Amino acid sequence: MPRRSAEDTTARREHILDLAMDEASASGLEGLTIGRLSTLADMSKSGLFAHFGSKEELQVATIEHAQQRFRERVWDRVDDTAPGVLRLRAMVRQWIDHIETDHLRGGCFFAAASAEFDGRPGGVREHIMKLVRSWVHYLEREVEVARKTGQLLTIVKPDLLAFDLHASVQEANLYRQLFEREDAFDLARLAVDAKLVSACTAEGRALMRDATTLNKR
Amino acid sequence: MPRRSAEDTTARREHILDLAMDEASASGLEGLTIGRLSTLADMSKSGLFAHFGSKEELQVATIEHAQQRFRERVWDRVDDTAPGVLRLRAMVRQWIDHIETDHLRGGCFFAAASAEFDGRPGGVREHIMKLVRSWVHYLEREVEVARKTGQLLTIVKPDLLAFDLHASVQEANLYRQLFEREDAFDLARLAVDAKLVSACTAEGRALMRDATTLNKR
DNA sequence: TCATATATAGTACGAACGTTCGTTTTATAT
DNA sequence: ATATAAAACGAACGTTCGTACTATATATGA
Repeated sequence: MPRRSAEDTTARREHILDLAMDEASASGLEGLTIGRLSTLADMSKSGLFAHFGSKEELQVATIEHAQQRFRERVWDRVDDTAPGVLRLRAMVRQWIDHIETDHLRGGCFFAAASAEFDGRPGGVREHIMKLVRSWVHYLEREVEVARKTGQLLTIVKPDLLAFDLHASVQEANLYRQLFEREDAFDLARLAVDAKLVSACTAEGRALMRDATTLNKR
Repeated sequence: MPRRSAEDTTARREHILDLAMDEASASGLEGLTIGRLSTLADMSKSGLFAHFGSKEELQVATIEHAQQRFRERVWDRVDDTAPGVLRLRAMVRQWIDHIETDHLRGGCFFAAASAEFDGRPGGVREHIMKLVRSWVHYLEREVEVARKTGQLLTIVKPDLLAFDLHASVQEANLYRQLFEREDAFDLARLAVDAKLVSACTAEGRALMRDATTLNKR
């Protein structure tokens, strides 16, 4: 019915994409339906459709919305943490906190999207792949930094540690979602800290200890 | 048109479920379609449909087929390995080998199914959850056995090590599928061995070393 | 050999899908 | 006050989905 001002319009779009993220995390980006989404947004199917032009563009917009959310809540919040093992731990902690407090019905959006599209060629898959890979690369680079500055043991392989850290968070999401384990993310925090500590030099360990006692009080 | 003998009928059903497993690993159990599956099986939609009676029963049958496959190729092959750390490693190795050689388009069937249904209540989800959880429990119990027989350090927490091992295999599947990393499973084997070795007592380490040199020649 | 059970095919149906179209409403600029 | 452009709507399109019926051919048991 009414036309909306520019602020209202983008707000509406954001609201739609919030709903789309939640819906897609639970039912998948393919299971996401324009009719259902329009019901949730309390508007007509055609009205919602006009915002995106096609289902694939809706999917891409949803992914980019999730990416922006991830950037704000994780990526941007570790910049002020000192590079090295402390930033590495901050990255994983922020990431876990983000998933835990986001309360999407399907858990981590990218975990769901990755698993859904990892066997389907196409633009959507490529989009997701690049996002997830860039995050893993960031983890690897930070491991390298920590190693070169003597915080991690030289025998530590950056790709292997990044693999382990990423795996821990993914697994926590599974434990939470599939097994309904309330302590899933606490388990992951334990697992991550154990991995970091056992990869640390004495210097790195001292850094982590100081940061922990500092945060505790 | 023609009716088939009892042997042919079950063979046909197996064939359908083979196709369904591959299809569902890539497109999901919900994305699995009776019409498409009937085309792949070279038969009519109604003919295939009659085998199962409903889509949900087709999904359950597909899951049970995958479970049986997993039992044959993984579960049943570790019985003759000595309980403890050796069996634990055999479990993970067989599991990795199974995924690697199964060549489903979507990779590990249960990884795909878990992620797909971990946010959707219902019978299918419950079915998958029980299967995956029983496998994780088996891993945990075997860690306990290894610990009680002095092969693993007493500080090792069974649920945490099982968490890590399961996570490694899931992550390898993601690396293979999403990143198309050919070395994904080699990476996982490295990660798993590192975890086991660092959890082992001297006795456990000796056992693993003997088993490895024995297998190498 | 005949009756029966069953595996398959054929056809049809209602619902939901993504998408298109023309129309109505309304905020903003002139 | 009026024209323009944007946003949303309702209705309909063709397609595909799962499912329900019916018919038919044949392997199997009596």
